[in-house]
Amino acid sequence: MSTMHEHAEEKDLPFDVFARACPSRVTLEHVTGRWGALTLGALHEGSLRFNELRRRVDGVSEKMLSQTLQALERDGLVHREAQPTNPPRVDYELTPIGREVATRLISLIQFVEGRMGDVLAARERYDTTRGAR
Amino acid sequence: MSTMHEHAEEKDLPFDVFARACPSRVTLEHVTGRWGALTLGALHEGSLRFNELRRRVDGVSEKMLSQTLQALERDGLVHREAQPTNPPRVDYELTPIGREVATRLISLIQFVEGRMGDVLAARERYDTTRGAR
DNA sequence: CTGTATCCACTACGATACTG
DNA sequence: CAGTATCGTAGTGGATACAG
Repeated sequence: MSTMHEHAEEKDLPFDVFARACPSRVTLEHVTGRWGALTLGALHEGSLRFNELRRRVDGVSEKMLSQTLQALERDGLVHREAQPTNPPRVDYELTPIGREVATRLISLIQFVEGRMGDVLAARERYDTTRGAR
Repeated sequence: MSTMHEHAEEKDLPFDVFARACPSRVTLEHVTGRWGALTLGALHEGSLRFNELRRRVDGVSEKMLSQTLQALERDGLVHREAQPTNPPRVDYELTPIGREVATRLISLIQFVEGRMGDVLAARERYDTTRGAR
């Protein structure tokens, strides 16, 4: 192994999210961010228009959805298809890379959803045993 | 299929992150949050002490690491083992559920790291074609 | 319909100092 | 070492109005 760090099975990739200045950390934040994760998750089911997304991602504001989509498009994870019609129609869909990211995200999301019973139980235990804190 | 929504392969789970008020969304945010994801990722390599984590998760402040760990412990994803010695020694490690979450997170992180070349290229293209914007 | 622009509240976060 | 407490700031994010 030609690596100089002490962490076990680590590839010698040029990008490391654990490093403060690594650009991959920024992209990871776009992907896992509050609205990024839900947006990618929604688009995993298929192409959607702006307001369809807005309804699907319950609670997102126009501004944040717009910002989120721009960041994801810039990172090459989402493709924006604008039709020059009137009224305008814009469809968003995942790129091939975006689809792979979304697949992994969905796996995480569904696992968390499936274990919420345990999580809620753990919280009760925590709050009870530690009382007021 | 006994489902009444229009989304394809969806299980009839009681929890749905896409719903604004669902507690699973809060947990997902703990997990995918800026420091939550990196903390779980670091712990996936093995048990770590507070300051070891602090060094591994480059850039995290004491305060944020402390908050992050408390949230993850409360959700039952991280176990905190405090030794009543002097000086104190506290080890953090993943719970079984935490380990499964971290595995999925790692898969996402490594994929993103591996595709940063494409991401960076996509950004260049975006910034060039849209010029100043 | 698909956004952008503006304003404002809140809170997440970092720096620092301090405690057990 | 392992945190907690306090404070100040910068940015997140919502509401609203408006533009193409």
